[in-house]
Amino acid sequence: MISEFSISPQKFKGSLNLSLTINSGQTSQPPWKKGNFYFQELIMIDDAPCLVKIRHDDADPEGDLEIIAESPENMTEKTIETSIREIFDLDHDLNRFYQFLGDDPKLAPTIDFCQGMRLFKAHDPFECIISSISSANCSIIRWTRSIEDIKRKWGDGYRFSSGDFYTFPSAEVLSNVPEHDLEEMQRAEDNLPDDFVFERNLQACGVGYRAKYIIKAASIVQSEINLQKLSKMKYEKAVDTILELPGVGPKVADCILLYGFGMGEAFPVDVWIKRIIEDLYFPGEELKPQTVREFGMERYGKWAGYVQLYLFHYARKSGLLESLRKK
DNA sequence: CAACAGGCGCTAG
DNA sequence: CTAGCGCCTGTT
Repeated sequence: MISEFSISPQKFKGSLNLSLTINSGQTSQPPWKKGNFYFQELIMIDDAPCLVKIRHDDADPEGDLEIIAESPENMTEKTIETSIREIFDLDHDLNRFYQFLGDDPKLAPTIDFCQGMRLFKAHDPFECIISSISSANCSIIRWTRSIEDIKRKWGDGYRFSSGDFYTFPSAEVLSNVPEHDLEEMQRAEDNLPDDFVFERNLQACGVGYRAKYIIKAASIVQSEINLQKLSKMKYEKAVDTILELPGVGPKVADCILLYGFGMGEAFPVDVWIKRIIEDLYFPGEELKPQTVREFGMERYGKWAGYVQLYLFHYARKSGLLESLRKK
């Protein structure tokens, strides 16, 4: 089944900068792959695989969001559109958010740098959990490659005319993966050539010491945490639940709840957000990360997650980030 | 080559 | 409770 349709910008509130949204380094998932003018990714819709190709002229606010979807199963445009609206947060009213930003002199300058940027939400919450754990103490490019490696090695592959795509493996599959070369060697048959390269283990994906956290977290998600229930919890309770996972501290927990479960009141605080908030609101002072988190949640309320996204991108593009390096 | 960035787990105080 | 170290990979 191939379906082709478009979503008019009148059908979502405010602007959209699709490439900025996809490439802004949010820990929900790696950026979608660009090919032939379309960003593409394989997503599961009602348990069926669907390759979604999406395209938008970011310079033209009147331009439609164009979509082509390919699936071995039959599915309606409506269900596909619902998934896309969710992933690119199209039902979020950016105009109202910009009013909110405009009312805070510290935040108003972010608007021009971030026009049309939206949350890039996870199509697979479990992938988001592992992405976020992998991102801790790690560069964007590094964790992105790790997640792509994991998908290629243990996900289900599907072949489309535009290439091969892989799902993210289930918690059950990932919890049974070898941690490092030695473990893979021990599990392997004896009759391997001397120069055999062991690479079907998690550390070979470049996740380093996080490999054991990832395997344990996968095991706990599989046996003890119901992700459906988690998405319906109040934020505070959801934080306590997700913090039980190894490799998940305050910052990673907030990323998971923001990008993976759409809890907009989460305010993930990394060293950069900490420095930015200190610089803007408490010049000369040093705050604890927890204090910054409370400040952000209190001051920004339901917009906190978006403010975090906008502040970071603004700081990066305006040169503020560079000036905050090494203080 | 060495020094350092990055968030979390762990231990010592 | 908090301060401070080590983890792994990549950059300077």
